[in-house]
Amino acid sequence: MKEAVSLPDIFQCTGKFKQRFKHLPDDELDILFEGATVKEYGKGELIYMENTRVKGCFLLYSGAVKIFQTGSEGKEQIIRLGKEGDIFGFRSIIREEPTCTSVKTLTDCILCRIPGRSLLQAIALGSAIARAMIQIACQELGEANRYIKDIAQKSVKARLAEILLQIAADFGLEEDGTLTLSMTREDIGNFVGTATETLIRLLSDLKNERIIEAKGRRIRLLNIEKLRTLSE
Amino acid sequence: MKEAVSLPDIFQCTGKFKQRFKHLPDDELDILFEGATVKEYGKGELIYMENTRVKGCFLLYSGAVKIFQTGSEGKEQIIRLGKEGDIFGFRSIIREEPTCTSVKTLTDCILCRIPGRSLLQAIALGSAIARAMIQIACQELGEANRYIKDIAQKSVKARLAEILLQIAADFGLEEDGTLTLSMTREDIGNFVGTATETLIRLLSDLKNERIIEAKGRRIRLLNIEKLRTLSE
DNA sequence: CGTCAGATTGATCTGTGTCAAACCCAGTGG
DNA sequence: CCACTGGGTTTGACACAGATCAATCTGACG
Repeated sequence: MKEAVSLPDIFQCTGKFKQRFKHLPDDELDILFEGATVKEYGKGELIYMENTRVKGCFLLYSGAVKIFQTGSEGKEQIIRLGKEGDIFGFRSIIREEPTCTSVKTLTDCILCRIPGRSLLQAIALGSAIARAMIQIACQELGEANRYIKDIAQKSVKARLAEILLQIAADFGLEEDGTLTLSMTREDIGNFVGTATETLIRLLSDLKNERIIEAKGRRIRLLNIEKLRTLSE
Repeated sequence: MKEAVSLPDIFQCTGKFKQRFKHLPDDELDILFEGATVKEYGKGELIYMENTRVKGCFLLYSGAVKIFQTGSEGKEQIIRLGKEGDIFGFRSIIREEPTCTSVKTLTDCILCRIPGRSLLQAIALGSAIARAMIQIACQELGEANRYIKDIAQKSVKARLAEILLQIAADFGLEEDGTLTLSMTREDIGNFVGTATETLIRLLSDLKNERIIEAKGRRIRLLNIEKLRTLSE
């Protein structure tokens, strides 16, 4: 029973969504969240798998997820991380295609599942939701474009620096500069787009250069300025 | 005068747009193309530059363009090619941000420029145009995601094969299998994400393996099946 | 013809990937 | 309480794809 009590209700979920998009009228939100459900996921759980049909999309109420594609040899490429308030799975609904990414939780998460037909209806009826979705898609598109260039042109070390900064920006730092979100070396490697061993070596480099400190999963950023320079 | 006569009018441009999105009502299209202008561009002309403000977006009536980002050392990374009927520049308008890409013509082109406020108005008023824009953004997003994985995980040769197939699919082949669109080696390299010399060597490999034939800019696909296998 | 951008080839260097082995540490169960 | 286990991490040795630099070649075009 405790669990059930601790789960947020739909109203709280719409609130989370409104944090991003202030001006959404409540009646449109009601349509969007029609039939939505809230569910808790443990760390490491699969939310959906690429190349499958999903009947709904997801709003991340709390926690962190990785959104990735799996290469031919089974290697994951993390496309982006999802944080509180992020929405995903909508592309597949809107395009009426199978998903092109898989999503897995990196921490315990609370997710709100929005039925696909509610999303489509909200887009069809209300211009505010439609505009919000355009905004989201265009934002992701811009980020994806930048990431294509980075991965094609920057060194692995520069990308690592960039990603550390990005994780800090998206999920925050503790008072001492430690990244709040902890990931395995393998996941970081899959995000940066490099082999785990290479990633570890580069982390050691950064340690030796006193730019970061790392014991286990706890990575502490010591010199953000230098990281920024490196990421150029 | 000849030129002026040969340019298509707005009506023809809306027609081009409708080829992609059949069900758009004419009154909404009228709003979208309110104040639109048609212009001819020569080969190699810059349409807009990244990190600038544009006041309009563009519909490519005919020709081919490259959409790219410039890295720190001036190296271009081609994100995608634009073909007849493609629309670009809308991201910047919708997000009210500077552009994140540059666009240059690869051939002579005819472009229709749609004022930003017309685009925004069409999105605000009409759900059909808004839905079309969501579709476009989501499609590009899916392609960008796939490209991130490819560039991160596949070998340069596999990506080259993939891109040759993509150019064939997007711009067509002549009867003898020659790519209709011809690009410089440098551009192909910038699309694949590799150095020009490496690209040339890989093209030679493909020639030796009788998978393609290449004299100058004319690249002829001899064995599409093998290309497909390579691109995996 | 001369010129110049683009294409090609060769030689060399290096960043990353790969494979293998060892290590650390938290949790489990005897 | 401690050996045992196994996932994650680290280090080393090595191979190779691809970048870089330099030189030459080609062909279109004025």
